[in-house]
Amino acid sequence: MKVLAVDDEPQILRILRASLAARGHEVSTAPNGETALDILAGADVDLVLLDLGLPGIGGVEVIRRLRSWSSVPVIVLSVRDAQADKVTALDVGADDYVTKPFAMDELLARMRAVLRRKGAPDDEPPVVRAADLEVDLPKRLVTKAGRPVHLTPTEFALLELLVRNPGKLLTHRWLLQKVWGDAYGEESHYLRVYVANLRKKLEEHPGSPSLILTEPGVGYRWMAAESDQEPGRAEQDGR
Amino acid sequence: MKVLAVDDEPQILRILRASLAARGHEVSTAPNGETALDILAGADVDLVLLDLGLPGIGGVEVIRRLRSWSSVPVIVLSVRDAQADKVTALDVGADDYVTKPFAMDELLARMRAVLRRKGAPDDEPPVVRAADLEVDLPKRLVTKAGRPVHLTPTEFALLELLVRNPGKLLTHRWLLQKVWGDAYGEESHYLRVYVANLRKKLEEHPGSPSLILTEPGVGYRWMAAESDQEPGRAEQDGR
DNA sequence: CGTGAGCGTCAAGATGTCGTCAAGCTCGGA
DNA sequence: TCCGAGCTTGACGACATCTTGACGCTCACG
Repeated sequence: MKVLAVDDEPQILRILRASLAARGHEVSTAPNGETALDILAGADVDLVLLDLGLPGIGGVEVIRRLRSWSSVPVIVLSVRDAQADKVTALDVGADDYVTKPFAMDELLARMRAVLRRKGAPDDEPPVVRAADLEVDLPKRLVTKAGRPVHLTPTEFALLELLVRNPGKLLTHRWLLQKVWGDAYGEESHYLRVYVANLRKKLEEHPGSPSLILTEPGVGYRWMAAESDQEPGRAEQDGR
Repeated sequence: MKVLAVDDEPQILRILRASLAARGHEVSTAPNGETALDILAGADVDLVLLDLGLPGIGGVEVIRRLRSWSSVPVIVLSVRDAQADKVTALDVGADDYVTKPFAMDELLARMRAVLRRKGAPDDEPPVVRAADLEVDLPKRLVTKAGRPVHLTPTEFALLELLVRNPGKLLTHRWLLQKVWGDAYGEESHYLRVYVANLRKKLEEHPGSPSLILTEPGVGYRWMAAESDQEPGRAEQDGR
């Protein structure tokens, strides 16, 4: 397990290096964002521990650039965890966060959790069904009650993100950056228009949506509400 | 079960040692903060009982330093009218408190409650279950009896803090600062409103809550009420 | 027995966000 | 050049959430 620890405080790096090496991990360190990105570009790294308050390019920017070519797990180490900081880091692609000062065993638990999540390759079914709707991702084909529904490229991109993350709350920023690009994190007006388009084409009653739910102030959520005719499935009871 | 008891009164230590050893615990003791930290750095300890009125570095400082590298449960022993110290200790990371003089079985009950969360240790389960309730942190999805429950952003932030710290007594100030930001440490009125909202949406009987417990004058506590198969336990009567 | 502090509850106003419609714009193909 | 599909942008009413205040209750204390 190769871990890259990024922090501008040498003491933190020392502690991390010692604790992780004692558990058999191979640890490399970087004192700032530039060095971190260099290392990530060159060497294999299985997990990144990243301080947010870095000199030079900040931790958020590091994640943003890193995510353009790599999906290596990133755990953020932040001093404060007021809502805003936390959400920003997760928005740009961090996998989890730990507040400093942190307990070593908590960090280790988060590391295991993040790696497990990444490791499990979710076999996403290529075709998603909900009520009388059918979304065939590979064919880029959507049918409602057997009839094909025409979607524009942008509409389909947005729908694809939603159905690939059923039940999960997707933030405005995340959706915008995935569909329109990293520079469009703030244009939440686009979302409103395109969500409205999708609902008009897909929902039974666009006025009171049951597929694309809005979570005010945060984002949207795809609810595969197919539990009506299948009462036996008590979903993934991972016990 | 290895317990470290820290107190400057030898008599208290004697009583603790005797009572805990009789229950099969392995007890070590320390008369002051420095010794306590030395022991904690060297040996495995499963739980700490810590007096606040210590000579040298005080109990609060011990917790603060300890929390920078360990999350071992800490139960504070405080004298009756040291309300302020008690709250400060919880703010910096203590798990619970017992006021001196205390009944031994109350202390033991608190120990069990605090340890219950360590009982299923390691990876924090990304999805928390309690009775017919299910909280999926990554998805930001809460379901009760299979039905999704809608929470506002603030409600969810508060719930997340609670379920991530089961059994732990969380102070008003700590919760306020985490959810609303550092400047909101005093606005405990917000907490009352939002705790009421959560109880109304999640509790079976919002009038007599069993998930979110009130600790008058101090804070709130999430009871990991997974004791379904143990109906005999009616403890939380701490009056 | 009276009093006050802390808690739970309700409701109403303020604030910001969302849904909707429609018009202007861009760009590729006929 | 013209046309049309799709994308952007603006305006406005509707709505959800947050905030704030008032009130009744319980409990500890004098």
